[in-house]
Amino acid sequence: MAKNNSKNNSKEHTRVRIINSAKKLFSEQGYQKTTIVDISKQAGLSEAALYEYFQGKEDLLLTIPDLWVSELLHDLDDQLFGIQGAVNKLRKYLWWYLRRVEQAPLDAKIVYLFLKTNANFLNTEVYANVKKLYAYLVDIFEEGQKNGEMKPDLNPRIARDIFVGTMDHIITRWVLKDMSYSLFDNLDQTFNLIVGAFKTDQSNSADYLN
Amino acid sequence: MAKNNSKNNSKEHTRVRIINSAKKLFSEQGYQKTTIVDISKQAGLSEAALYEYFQGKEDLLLTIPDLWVSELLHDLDDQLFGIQGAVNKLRKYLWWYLRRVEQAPLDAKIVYLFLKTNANFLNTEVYANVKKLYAYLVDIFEEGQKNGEMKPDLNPRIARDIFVGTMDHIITRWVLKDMSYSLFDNLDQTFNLIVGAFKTDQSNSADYLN
DNA sequence: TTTTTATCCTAATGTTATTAGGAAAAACTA
DNA sequence: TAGTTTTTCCTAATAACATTAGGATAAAAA
Repeated sequence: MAKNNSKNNSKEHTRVRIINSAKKLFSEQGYQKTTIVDISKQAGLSEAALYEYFQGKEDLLLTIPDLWVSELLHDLDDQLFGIQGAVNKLRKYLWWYLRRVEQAPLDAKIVYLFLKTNANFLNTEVYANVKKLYAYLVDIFEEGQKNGEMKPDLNPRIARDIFVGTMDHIITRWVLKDMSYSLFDNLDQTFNLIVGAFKTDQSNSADYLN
Repeated sequence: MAKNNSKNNSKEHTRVRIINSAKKLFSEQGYQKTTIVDISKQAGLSEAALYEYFQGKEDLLLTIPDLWVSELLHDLDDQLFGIQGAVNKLRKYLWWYLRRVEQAPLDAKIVYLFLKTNANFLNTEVYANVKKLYAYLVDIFEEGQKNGEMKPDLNPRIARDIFVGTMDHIITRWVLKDMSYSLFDNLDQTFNLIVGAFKTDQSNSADYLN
């Protein structure tokens, strides 16, 4: 049993080493310009050995976001637990997500630049999980409508599109510009502007008092 | 002279044929899965002949958005000419752009899925032109502030981010879902919601009367 | 110790982008 | 028009990679 464990650990360890090498190189040089030789050298292996761990280059590309996004999804529940009110939840959602992006910039770069272009993207686990991540927002907007924070005639899916669209736009630019500034610049203004559009006039004018 | 013209025309004609073949194949199969052999066959040429017209596969990829976006940029002036007021201009901008996307779905797909992932994207002419396209919006918001349509404390760059982010999000999803529905579904609601966040309270409540 | 299994390697193989070198055809010159 | 240059195109390399074959080494199991 102990031996079995250490075997699995070493196998797992090599796998992680390969993933980290790929992550680094993909995000530095792009998917196309990174070769299997590059990755295996970086990981201290021969190319052929790498194929014991992954089916190929594409499999390797898809594995990276898969791990990251599923971990995000798992964390999200925790993060929103106990927060009261739709606006507070939205705020937490945005700050949480951007912080996760800042903490894992390589993963984020791969997700935002290389994933969507992959022909299989729509059929991946990642895509399903990203959808779940965004579906949370629809729930939050609906909750806001029930408790009177959000306009009763707000279409939750449209609200989600605006929220996600803006968020993704900010992240994509950041990633393209090589993460050379803070993601949180002007975030308060942006958040207030967007959410202002969703809130009832009551809560909007109350907000003016701050 | 006449001969010279016909020569240029035939050269230009072949070039266009190659571009259209590449456009079709890239958007059908993706950039990576499309080979130079595919493209040259489709265009009725040998691979080697293609290299007389383009430096390579990447050059071909970048040429497609380059043509499309620079044509867009040229058209935009015309389209906004004579339209009075920031809100009306914004509306025209959005409807115009989405229509252009619908009319040139192959170009749009290439721009939205394959362009950003290219390592050289930031140094291309396309990127400069896309920036100009978006810079128009900043001007429109500033105009709206001057004439009182838009909130005086609105940050025009943030407004642009929200507008562009939402627009790009809608287009990206449409392109990923293989253009299987109309881009204009719910567009009115989306537009009103966004622009509602930017307008002064005065013009907001006036809007309610419609 | 022998056998099995996991991990890795060197050396193919096959696909694809790109180039070399030159033929065919068109355009130009005298 | 006959010769010359230029344009356009082709077949046949070359080179860069991804992926696979076949087997060596070493660890684990018997």
